[in-house]
Amino acid sequence: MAIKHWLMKSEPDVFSFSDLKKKKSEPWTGVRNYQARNFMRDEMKTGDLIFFYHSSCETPGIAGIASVASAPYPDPTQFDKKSEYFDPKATKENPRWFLVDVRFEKDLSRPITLEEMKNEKKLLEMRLLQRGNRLSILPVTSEEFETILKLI
DNA sequence: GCCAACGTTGGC
DNA sequence: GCCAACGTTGGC
Repeated sequence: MAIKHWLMKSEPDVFSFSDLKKKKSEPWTGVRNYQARNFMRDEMKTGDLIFFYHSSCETPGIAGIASVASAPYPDPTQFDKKSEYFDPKATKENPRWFLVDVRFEKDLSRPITLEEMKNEKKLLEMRLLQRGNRLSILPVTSEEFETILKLI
């Protein structure tokens, strides 16, 4: 089975790609959207490659490459009453939210901006660029992945 | 099950 | 800060 490719958004003010590089690996806590959860729980495999995307910042775009570093497991923050991600409806017997660990993979020679991707005709169909898209985790096709790397 | 109200995301 | 898009909630 070939590896899949993903794009995961993060606000760099909260957790940036350089934060990931420092920490090497990070549990992707706090996803509270069912589609995004399902990608992590049902479709991600260890070794899948990830575009680490910076959103809600001065220059939105891809900051670097990461990878899926664990099998899915319950997001511990859903059980933590002190966490902003606490979910009173989740139980340990029946967890509602799952996550994977995300690992630093490699730097890019420079970030790839959202604007550049919008300007590439081959990426017209990319989910990231469709209007109204707000999902924080998105699948990326192998073709899109290669096309984006060639923008540098 | 419908749908209005509300909250969040994220580019600009 | 604005606002379009869209997900969730809750009354009925």
